[in-house]
Amino acid sequence: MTILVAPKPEAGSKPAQILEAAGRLFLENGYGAVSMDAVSKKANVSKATLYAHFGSKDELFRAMVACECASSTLEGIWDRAMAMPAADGLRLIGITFVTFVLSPKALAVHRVVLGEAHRFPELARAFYEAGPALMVARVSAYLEALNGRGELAIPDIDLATQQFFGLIKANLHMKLLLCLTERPSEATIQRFVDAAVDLFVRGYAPSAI
Amino acid sequence: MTILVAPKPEAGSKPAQILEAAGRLFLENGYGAVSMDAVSKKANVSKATLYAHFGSKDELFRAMVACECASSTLEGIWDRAMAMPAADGLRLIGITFVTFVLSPKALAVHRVVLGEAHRFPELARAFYEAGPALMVARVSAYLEALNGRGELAIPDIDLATQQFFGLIKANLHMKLLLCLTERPSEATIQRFVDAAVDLFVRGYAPSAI
DNA sequence: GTCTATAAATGGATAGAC
DNA sequence: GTCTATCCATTTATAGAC
Repeated sequence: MTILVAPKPEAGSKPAQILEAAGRLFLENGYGAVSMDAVSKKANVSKATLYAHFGSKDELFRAMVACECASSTLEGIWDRAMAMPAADGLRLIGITFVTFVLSPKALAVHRVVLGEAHRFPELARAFYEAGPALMVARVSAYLEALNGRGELAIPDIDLATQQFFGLIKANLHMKLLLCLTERPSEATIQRFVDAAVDLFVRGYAPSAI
Repeated sequence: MTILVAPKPEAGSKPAQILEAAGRLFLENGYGAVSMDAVSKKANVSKATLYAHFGSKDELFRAMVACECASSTLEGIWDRAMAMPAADGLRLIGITFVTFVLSPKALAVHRVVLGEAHRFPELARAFYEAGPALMVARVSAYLEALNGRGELAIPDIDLATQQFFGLIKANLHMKLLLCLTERPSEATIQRFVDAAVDLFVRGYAPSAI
């Protein structure tokens, strides 16, 4: 499996200019609707230069996705969450995750990778490994810890992790992927996360078994 | 708002041939990767004929999505669910919904609409209205009924509906949209739905308040 | 490495005969 | 309505000078 590395060339260099232009255009318009001409113009670079750095449109697309995936595992929150009571930790994780995943950039990456998943299956896989899979692993570990501390009683950690993500994304994610609604306010996100955590904690409370 | 009508021309006619070919190609390869040439060839029709029926590639794409949306609200299950105890009804709805939404066709439509949501925003909206929105409305009504019967105690029906869909789709939907895994077995679907319904019913049990 | 200019192919869309 | 043949713009990709 191809590992998705984010090369991130030094800022200001031609490759960086090109990748940034490609990012804006591809993420805004999708793979098919963007020409190499458009990229070269947006990057203030000739097409020959473009092809000197990226051998083809496919390659540029892949590189751009890899670059945009520069994985935000949202470091920092895990230790903080671990130090809190279960519900508070879950809320922290939920808010952080939802805020990230509903950001315009994350949505755009999702959209373009989903839209081209047929044609770039390895890219879809690499994207998943570089992003969602990491989050899943972190949350699984966290839930395991809550189990260990006796705060929750989860029989199937894997399944519960997926449920947690499903709960906090609810329909918001899909609606935003479809461009059906503006980005929700902080208050709305808070409401969804609170409700999700309530349900989750109530459902997996040790006493509930 | 444009209503998404599914004209479905009489089987065997040229328009039907064209729409079928367009469906296969667009759903398999995405909008950008399919040429009108390819569609005409697959449909065994000349390009002129194609353009006689569908004025442009955009129009053909729209028509094809409309046709594929020929809305499956999964009639029939609602009355049956209504006659069951809450958990059984939810399981029936869950299984039916997940089986439908994880079908190759539904996934392909999702993928292509998502991928082109930027360029065809009205199409994305029409798709949502013709499919997901109807399901949401049905489930909301069902949950309301459960509330009325005293089997559940749901404070915010709208939110709970979204939670229910999020729970049963969990990560499966996203993974399949990304072509990361084969279609899950009946048993797997059953497992996910059972777990979702358990959590949901436990969380919204009247006694739990 | 970078540019200008261009090759070679393919794309969407149409003209005109039947 | 349907076909064959074709137009013209655009696309990916490259050649050759600096």
